[in-house]
Amino acid sequence: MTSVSKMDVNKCFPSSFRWSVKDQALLQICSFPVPSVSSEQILVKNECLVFAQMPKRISVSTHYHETGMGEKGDLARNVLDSSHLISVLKFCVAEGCFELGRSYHALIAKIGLDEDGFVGTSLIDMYAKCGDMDSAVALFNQMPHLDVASCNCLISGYASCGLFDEAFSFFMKFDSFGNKPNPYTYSTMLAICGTLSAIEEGKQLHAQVVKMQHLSETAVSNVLLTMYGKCGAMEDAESLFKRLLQRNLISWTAIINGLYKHEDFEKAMRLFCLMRENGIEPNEYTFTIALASCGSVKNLDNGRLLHALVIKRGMALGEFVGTAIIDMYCELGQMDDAEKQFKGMGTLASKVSWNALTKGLVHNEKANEALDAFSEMVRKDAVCDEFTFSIILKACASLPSFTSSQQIHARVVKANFDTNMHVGSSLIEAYTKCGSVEDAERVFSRISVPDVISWNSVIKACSQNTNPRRAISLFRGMIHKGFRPTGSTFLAVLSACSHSGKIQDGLEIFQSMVREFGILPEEAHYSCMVDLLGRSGQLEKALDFINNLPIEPTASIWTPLLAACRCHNNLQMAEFVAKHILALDPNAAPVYVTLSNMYAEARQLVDAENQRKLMKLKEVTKEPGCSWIEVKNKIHKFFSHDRTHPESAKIYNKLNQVMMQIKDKASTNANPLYAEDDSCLYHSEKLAVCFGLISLPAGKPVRVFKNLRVCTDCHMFMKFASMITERVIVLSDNYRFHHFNKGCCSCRDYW
DNA sequence: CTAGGGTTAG
Repeated sequence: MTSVSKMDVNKCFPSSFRWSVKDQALLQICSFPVPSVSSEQILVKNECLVFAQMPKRISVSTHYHETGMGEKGDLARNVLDSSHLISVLKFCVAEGCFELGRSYHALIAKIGLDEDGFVGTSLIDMYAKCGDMDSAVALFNQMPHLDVASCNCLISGYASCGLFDEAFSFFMKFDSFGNKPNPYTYSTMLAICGTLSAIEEGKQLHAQVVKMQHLSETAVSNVLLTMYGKCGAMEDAESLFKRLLQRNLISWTAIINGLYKHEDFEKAMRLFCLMRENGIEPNEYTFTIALASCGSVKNLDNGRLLHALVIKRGMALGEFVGTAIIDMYCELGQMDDAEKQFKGMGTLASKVSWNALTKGLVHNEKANEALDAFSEMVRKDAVCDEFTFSIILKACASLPSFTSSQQIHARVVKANFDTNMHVGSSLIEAYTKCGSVEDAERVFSRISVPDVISWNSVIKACSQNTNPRRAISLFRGMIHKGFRPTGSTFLAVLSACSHSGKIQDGLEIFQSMVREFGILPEEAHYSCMVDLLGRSGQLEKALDFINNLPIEPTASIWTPLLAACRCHNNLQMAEFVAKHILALDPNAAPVYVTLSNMYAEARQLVDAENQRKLMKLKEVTKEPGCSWIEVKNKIHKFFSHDRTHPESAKIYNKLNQVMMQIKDKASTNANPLYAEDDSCLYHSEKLAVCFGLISLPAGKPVRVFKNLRVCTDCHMFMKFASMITERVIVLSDNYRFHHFNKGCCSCRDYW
């Protein structure tokens, strides 16, 4: 739509319609675009699809254009009648052509059709849907007759502008306009209850609906189903669904979607099948949910079946269904199929399709491929949105790659997404993994509207890296600003308290978690508290804490106490704790290592050796772990520096070589990670040697790791030239590196 | 004239 000068506008009108002085003023207010839109202009703006739907409406304006030279009466009667104007206004709403709508308003006012109830209602609807509630209300107040429809338009306008309180209060004074709510009113109000999860209000409206006998309106019962679904009241939704006399496709879709949203995927699938048995043919909407459910229940057979059905109906390349197929295959780990589908979609692939594929790659631990896909996306000039950046930053974090994070960050800033809380949190997460708290904090300060998760990310960043004290002060700042902390906030801040030796703060914060914020502590919180007490040497208190827990203590709650016993040289308690841990988790290899080391220090060499033997016995009889590829990937993750680093390829090749050697060596062993002839340290040491991190004297396993630090909290390797520490590193069965050195691990000590 | 269902992120 092009703006034209007043002269041009006047040319569009017959002489009798020339703008008066008053109109000229109106014209200025409206910053007038040309009121009659030619078909080409619409075509340019909205692509051919819209054009295909539009010929009748366009003919209104072109017709007006051509015949506009007639008499005023002709014009109003033949062309600019209310039904044509209403369809133009509808078009404006559908396409968001607010300016065009306003110009038509001027035209309508000019020919006096704004007195017409239907046209007036359409105008109110147009203003409301375009977000100009002031104008909508002004028009509403000017209307000579207020019917239900115009009231409904105002309510749905409030709703679409997010002004839900206004919608409710308007609904409450419905009577004062001499109108009774009709099915349309209830539909809109119930939809609002759905988005607000306002179940109580929803139920009251439900009662009214029944009383007014509007339940037989399928649209009303459908929105009731949706409302209950969104509020998580699936029992209500299902009982209503069962009682419905008429169910159409939308009713079925509403209930299936409700089940899907509440992760009852099996039931969602069952109802999908039932719907088809009832002779109702699913459409794209329904297929999208069904495909997603299939992905979530990890049912590949049904997934392929659905894929086939969708192909048969010619829907497989549609934007939503096509993307749902990509998503499903990603969820099922079938990345080849996902990529095949993506390629099949060709130019039909939207940015959401790109995002779905990238997300799949990241989740299937193919971070490098995800980065490649992102490069491809950029190369093809596909639009990157906040989702794209959020996803790709996760790839950067999982590598982790500092350089890539910085490069993506630059793009984020350029695209103005650095103020977005999702993107910001992902950036913080990535920088945290790369060990750069300064960057993380800087990113946080740029987020325009940080939410709890943004706060959690930045607190975690400080807590896990250099600055536990800062984490605590950020936590206090967050509370001060009125944010409601979550379970993970407390996890991060309690760990910070533990690392900075702030015992009292830790205890107080833990209490406030329950008392002030009503958050039920989970296993990890208890474990954190045991760590807090134990680290500071209050072993008895820690033991008391465990003994008085409201839940049965687990191995991971006992474990920090064992570390504390080692740290504070309490062999007696260590034995006691070890017994508990092994009773709960007989395969807890680190327990043997700790005990063995402690016995060795206490010069109880026979006991020390026994622990070693016990451990080996356990390890050898254990089931083989995951596949070699997985092991390789995990180890690579820990050792890799940066994929963009020139040394990267070299390191990777070398890693491959070593892994092949280890594999050969281990092929005779039950658990390939632990060689029989050597200590369990063998492989991790060998890898470290391989990267030049330590030198290994011949014939003797060495436990001196120079310049290599590993943090048990964030599982990151750090190299520090100046530091030499004696430590033992065990590659445990979950393939994380645990270290058991004298003096507890605390990142703070390393910097 | 006004109302009802769907995809991606931290």
